[in-house]
Amino acid sequence: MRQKITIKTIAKELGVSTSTVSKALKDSHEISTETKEKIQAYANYYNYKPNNLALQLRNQKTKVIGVILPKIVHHFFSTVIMGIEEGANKKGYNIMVCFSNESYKKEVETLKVLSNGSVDGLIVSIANETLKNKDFKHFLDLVAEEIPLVLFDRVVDEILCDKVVVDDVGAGYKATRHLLENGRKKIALITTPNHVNVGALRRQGYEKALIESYTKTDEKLIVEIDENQDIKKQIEIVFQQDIDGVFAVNEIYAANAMRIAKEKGLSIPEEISIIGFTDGLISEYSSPSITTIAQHGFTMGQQAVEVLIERIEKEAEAYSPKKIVISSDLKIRESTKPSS
Amino acid sequence: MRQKITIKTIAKELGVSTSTVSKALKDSHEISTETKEKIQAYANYYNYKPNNLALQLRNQKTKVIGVILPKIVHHFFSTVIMGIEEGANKKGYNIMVCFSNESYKKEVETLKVLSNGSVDGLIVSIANETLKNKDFKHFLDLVAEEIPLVLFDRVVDEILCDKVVVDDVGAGYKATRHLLENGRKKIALITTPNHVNVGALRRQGYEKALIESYTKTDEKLIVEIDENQDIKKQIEIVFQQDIDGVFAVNEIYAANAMRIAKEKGLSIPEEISIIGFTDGLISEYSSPSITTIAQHGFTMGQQAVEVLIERIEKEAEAYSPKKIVISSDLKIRESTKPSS
DNA sequence: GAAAGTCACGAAAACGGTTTCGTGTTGACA
DNA sequence: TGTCAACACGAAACCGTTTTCGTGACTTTC
Repeated sequence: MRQKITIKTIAKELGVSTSTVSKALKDSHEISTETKEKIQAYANYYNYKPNNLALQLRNQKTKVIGVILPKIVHHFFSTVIMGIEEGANKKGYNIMVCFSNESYKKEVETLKVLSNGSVDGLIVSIANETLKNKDFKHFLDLVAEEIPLVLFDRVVDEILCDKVVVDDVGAGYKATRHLLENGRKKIALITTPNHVNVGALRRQGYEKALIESYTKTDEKLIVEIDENQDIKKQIEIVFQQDIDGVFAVNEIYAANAMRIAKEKGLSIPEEISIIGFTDGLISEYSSPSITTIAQHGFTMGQQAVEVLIERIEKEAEAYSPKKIVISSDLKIRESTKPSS
Repeated sequence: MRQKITIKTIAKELGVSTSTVSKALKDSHEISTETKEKIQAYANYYNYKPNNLALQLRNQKTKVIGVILPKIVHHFFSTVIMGIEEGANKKGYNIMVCFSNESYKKEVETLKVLSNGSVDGLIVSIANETLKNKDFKHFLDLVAEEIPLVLFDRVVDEILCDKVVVDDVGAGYKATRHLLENGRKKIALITTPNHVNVGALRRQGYEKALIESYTKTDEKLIVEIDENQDIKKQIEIVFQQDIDGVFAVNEIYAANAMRIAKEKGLSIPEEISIIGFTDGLISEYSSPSITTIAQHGFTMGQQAVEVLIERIEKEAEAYSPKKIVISSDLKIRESTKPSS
């Protein structure tokens, strides 16, 4: 990079002190109009830009928000990022995005790097592996250091900080109710292993809806997907049962279920209804299009960044972590409809 | 944030100088074992972490790479980010991601903010609006300041810097050839307005393939999508022609075309073949699944970050911008097959 | 026993800004 | 003519770290 122009060089070149230059560039009344004009003209001509690092060091704040996501090639997380970015930008912040790739180790490392003063606060969705390990020391350390932290979607109670989540139980309930109301009797649940708490919560909603309708929950109708294995093969197993409804906790699972149903010659939604989660492009463009629970990722991102910045800017004060619950919506499309 | 522990506080507390502390923490031979142990124990106990900002200021480098994308809820850009992040991480860099949202104004602003010393270099894909305006001053300024810059996918010749692109002409050619070889005669092209150069290039490939097969290109078979209007409606127009093949320059257009074809009762791929671009989830999960040109976004991201870091780390030297062309692959799925 | 060499540490500058607190020169006023 | 305020600017500290260059005390060497 070429020799950058600094306040010092301007000062030397114009035979004034750095304080004068600094003040002149801020249009301070302390400096005579004449001097100000001279300095400003010079700075302008040479395209002077104040060095951000110096300012950050002096002000002890970076105006940067760190974001750590488990993955990104996923409609939900993409939209959350958009929401975070928009909200941050509006308040003059930038975002620094990192990925844990669902790995505990990478999460720990990334957290360490970012908490060295590079960011004013963090927004995180916890990695799968971490949820499985139940090892949250790195987060607890962060909280102890009083670095502003907001968790979203994948959160745990052990960590005392602000949280933004969807009403997963309610959403699971809503989805299952919808299928029941369409007259479905044998509804399969395609979910994550139980340590992924969003999966567990949606399952609770599913079970609640079934119990309410006096239907027994049947373990044989539930598949917990191991993402390291072939997803489709795992789902195929549940299709050996005589099911007429599928509730999948994300759109990939839903799309796979739909493909299997088609291969089996089941007509959708006449013989089998399918409902997914995450209102992404797959659900929208598949045929038939898939009914889903819209998670409103954009809103989640906005909310998360809003509470984070609030925490950053009016620190101190009595701290009582907030939990914001975003309501989810049922978006009815072609893959479900009354069977009667 | 709580009072952070610094080298200064350690020095004061232990009655030594800051230089001693700094050296002790780096295990310098200049410091006696006794003192080192004392200092290290103290630092460890209080969980001392060096302040990144101070280091960045001192070293005049941030180990951060700025990334500006037009949008993110798009499979291709998501995968590029992944590639960039992975490559950056491997070399000890972090990435700071921003979005222009296809807006010229936001692109200019973001570029300004990031070039104030917050990043060591930039990876950018140009916003639509900028391409339309043909106003690249903000990029030229960057180049003049000798801030390392790599453009990818949406690039322009005017800006002298490293570039990473797919062989768009070749890809368009490949896609069209594939349709022709399947015996298709009237192939529609669904593309972007011509100022989006990737669209224009893919069109060239399309035209080249047609000419080679002695087929006249017919303007009536080409639709340039205005993304501010209803996409599906615009595509429907071309279906008034008696087409038997569709080449769409991205997967959204392809998915829309497929939906229209189905609505018209055309069987795919028997009566009409469809081929898309970007090997995303839509193409994979739609039914029939869509044949596409895989752009290898991950590889593009990796390559981009690799040349950028090279540029950053061995600066000076004679500078001759590179252009890296990533070859694209045809991924044949259910939406195309021989019609004969 | 003086010169030279280690050892263990500190002072100070540097990175690029901002900001507080002088301070020398005016001019006005009593 | 002495006092004081206003004006226009500079010196220096500060943010947190690294690094060069001393330097005093002690040991070794001839």
